[in-house]
Amino acid sequence: MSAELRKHIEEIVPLTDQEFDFINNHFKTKSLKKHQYLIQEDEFVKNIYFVVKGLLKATYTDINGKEYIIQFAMENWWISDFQAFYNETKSITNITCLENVELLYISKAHLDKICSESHKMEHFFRVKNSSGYVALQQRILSLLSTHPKERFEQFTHQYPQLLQRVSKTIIAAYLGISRETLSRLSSKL
Amino acid sequence: MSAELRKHIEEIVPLTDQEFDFINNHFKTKSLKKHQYLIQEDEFVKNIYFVVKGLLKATYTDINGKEYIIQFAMENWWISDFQAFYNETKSITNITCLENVELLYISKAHLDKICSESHKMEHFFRVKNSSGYVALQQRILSLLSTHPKERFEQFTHQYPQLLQRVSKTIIAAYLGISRETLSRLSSKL
DNA sequence: CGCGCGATTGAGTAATTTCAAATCTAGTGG
DNA sequence: CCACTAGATTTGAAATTACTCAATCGCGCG
Repeated sequence: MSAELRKHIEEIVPLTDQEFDFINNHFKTKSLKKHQYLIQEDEFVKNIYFVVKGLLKATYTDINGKEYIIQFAMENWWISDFQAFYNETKSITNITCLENVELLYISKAHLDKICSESHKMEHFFRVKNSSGYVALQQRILSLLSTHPKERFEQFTHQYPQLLQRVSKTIIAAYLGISRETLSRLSSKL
Repeated sequence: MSAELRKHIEEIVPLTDQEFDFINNHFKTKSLKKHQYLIQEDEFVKNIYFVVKGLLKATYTDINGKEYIIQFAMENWWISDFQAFYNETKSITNITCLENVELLYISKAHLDKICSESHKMEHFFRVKNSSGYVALQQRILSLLSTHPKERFEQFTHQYPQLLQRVSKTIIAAYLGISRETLSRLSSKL
């Protein structure tokens, strides 16, 4: 029984106790320690994960071994390799824990089941996905139209908590700039 | 009665004639000529648009007057300022026609209505939104991890039709590089 | 105390941008 | 059919920006 998940869903759709029980029964829990892998490259991705506690990063590593941050996930965020999950293909990303984490997760079959049996949940995920889409468009626009300095300022403003919890090196990999450049930038603020 | 829309929806959910009629009745049609605006900066955005025929671009213009392409939309794609649409705020983008265009459109109220009255449509848009999300993650990864040359090659491979229909200047604005750089790049292929 | 990781700093290099000018192309009207 | 124009593309050269590589610093922890 996860109060966090219920509260998260009810920000979009109110639920009866029965409805929430039904939903909740399709989730399982998982705990991981800092540095552990949630998803590794080349694996099939069976689940999406809801973060109850902790912080993770999803990364892509190029042929030169350079790492790029696709997304972070902290409390009340969802994370997975969504491409691999939806298409039922192998992951090209790694997801690792930046802190100890507590997760809830649901398989694709169960997700499809609760969505088809509960119109409310179908609605919930439609709305979540559309918000996510808009957020990614914003990130694209930021990558296209702003210089590193401005991008870092936007990030600082948008995710002040992450600034506390994540190393600058990793933030640089999220913003698409080198750690040295980010260092020079942040000393100028 | 739009055969294109029906076919598009039925790629994800099969519909009876009655169901499609119900859905179709909530859409209206609109035609625009090349160069005309579909959405202008600072307007409220009441609708999302399904492209039956033609090609459009959604752009953001920065304080220096430089233009960045947020998205293209051609046949069977959806377009709007989704941020403004979902949040019911004013648009910060312009959407203009790169060709003569035939559109179907639906308001937020009607969209919410057909989704709440038809579980199938709620499902359809959930799936569409999740595919869109994955596509944007791919674009972000491409912006983060690849050089202009590789990015252009990916684009060429992914959207060969757009290469024919859109000027290089505009493609450069989509890829986040200057038109001169793109020109130098494409001569090296 | 010393190790290790992250952050910082400096110097040189590589890539892309900017600005300006030249070239090419398609459409229009005479 | 040709000349003309507007827009798009290409080319060149200089300037800028961020990157790479290497060395150093700083701090927390065993």
